[in-house]
Amino acid sequence: MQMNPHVLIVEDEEPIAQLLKYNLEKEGYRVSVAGDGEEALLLADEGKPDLVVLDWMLPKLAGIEVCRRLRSARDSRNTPIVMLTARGEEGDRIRGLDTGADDYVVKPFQMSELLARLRAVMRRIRPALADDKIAAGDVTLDRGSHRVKRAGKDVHLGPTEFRLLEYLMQHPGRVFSREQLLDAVWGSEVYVEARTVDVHIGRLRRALNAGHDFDPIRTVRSAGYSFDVDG
Amino acid sequence: MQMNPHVLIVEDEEPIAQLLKYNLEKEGYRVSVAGDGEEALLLADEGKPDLVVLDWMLPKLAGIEVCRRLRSARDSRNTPIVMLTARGEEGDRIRGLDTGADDYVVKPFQMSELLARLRAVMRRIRPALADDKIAAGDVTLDRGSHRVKRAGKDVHLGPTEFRLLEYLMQHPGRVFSREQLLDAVWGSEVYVEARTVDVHIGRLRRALNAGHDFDPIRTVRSAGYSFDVDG
DNA sequence: CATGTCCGTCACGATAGTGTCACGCAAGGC
DNA sequence: GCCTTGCGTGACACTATCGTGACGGACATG
Repeated sequence: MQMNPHVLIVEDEEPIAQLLKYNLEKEGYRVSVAGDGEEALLLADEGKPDLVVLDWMLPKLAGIEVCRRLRSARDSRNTPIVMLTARGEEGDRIRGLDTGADDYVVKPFQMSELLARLRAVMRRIRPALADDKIAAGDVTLDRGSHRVKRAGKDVHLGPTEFRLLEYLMQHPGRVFSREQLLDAVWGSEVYVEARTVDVHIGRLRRALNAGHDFDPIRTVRSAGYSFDVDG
Repeated sequence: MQMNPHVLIVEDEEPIAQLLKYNLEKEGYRVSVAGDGEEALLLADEGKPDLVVLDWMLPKLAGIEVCRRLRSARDSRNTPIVMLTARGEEGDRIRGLDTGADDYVVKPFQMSELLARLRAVMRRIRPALADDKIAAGDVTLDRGSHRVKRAGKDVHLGPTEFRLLEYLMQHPGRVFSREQLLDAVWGSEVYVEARTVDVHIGRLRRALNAGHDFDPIRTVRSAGYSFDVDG
């Protein structure tokens, strides 16, 4: 189940936007186009793009602003951003990278260079997209079919447990605090008790470890939880 | 996030300042508070904060001015700045980002959002502080996975022992007094007996040296302790 | 409406971790 | 050698943190 990556183009100059759209579609991407910053945020929110190509000079909402909002906590997917800047805007470029852009291309650009850059960013930031699945140890999580398996057998998880496991498995071994998990899984705008994380971890464990004796979820006292592939 | 980053809050409204202080400390930051711009520059100079939270509306010295001076040559550390602005001050916001602020949060804000933003800025600007491993001799300490190994084998440490070792390993060979260690590991706001450090050093030694004959922790009589990589 | 699923919160018990003390040994100074 | 001071550590009471069963509410489904 390999869906073509979805690219959002944010560019106010119509000819350039169309050129990009044409070439990217030929390359196999699904493409949306936004003409200004507000539209960009709207489309990003509902389209869940896998990658954003962002022009730096925009009407209504500056590129940096779009970049920052895309990067805000609601975007737990950490969508990679490639910005387009005009020659000589060194300061903007650096600020862009600081704000969370992943790469930039200087206008005017060779289409082939842009495509190469996009491929590179995709590979670097979301290797997971190449295959829709994450696997660690004997646990497999499939984003496409929304399924989790342990040792080949289906495991039923609630939506929150699924996202929790997904987030933990994205960085195996890494310990996340309850606050980090709340931010990433629940979102920064809702307030829930930190201990709620514990309860969901418990439910996740019960579902995941039924019939197994190794628990891949590690508790680190007064620090948080992590997903470990073993020992 | 454990070798607690130091945050300087510049905010003239006392209740907000206290709220911030409380939450940031709970999050594990060390916190200083400045009530106006002049105090801010003073504290920034002597406290060497890792991050500054800067209110835009200040008595005596406007936020933008503080921002500019923090950014001037004296601050070679390029300390990241997050500014707090009131809703609708778009112009200020942009000028702030131009002046060198790294991000902003609009008042009123959700605490969780601010915390997330601070974490993001820290990650972006100083990955070394938030992440990575320290190694010295045959001991490795990994902040990300919260693990300590001696000669490749896992060593289990309590939270305090972990932070203690982390602090010592950051400056191998350097001797820290009990007071310094209390300040850095326990925090300046709690009062505990200086001898408590001894007990934790003992526990740390027992865990770290099990099955080894070289003790990397050196006692310097009437001075303190240090982590030494070799005899 | 009845039923089922999932969620967030609470309360309780278990246990790992913490701070302090006291005792005895070790390290110097003289 | 003797005395003073500093350090190591077992013991212990206390606390913080974690796991989990229970419960009521939200929401969807039939």
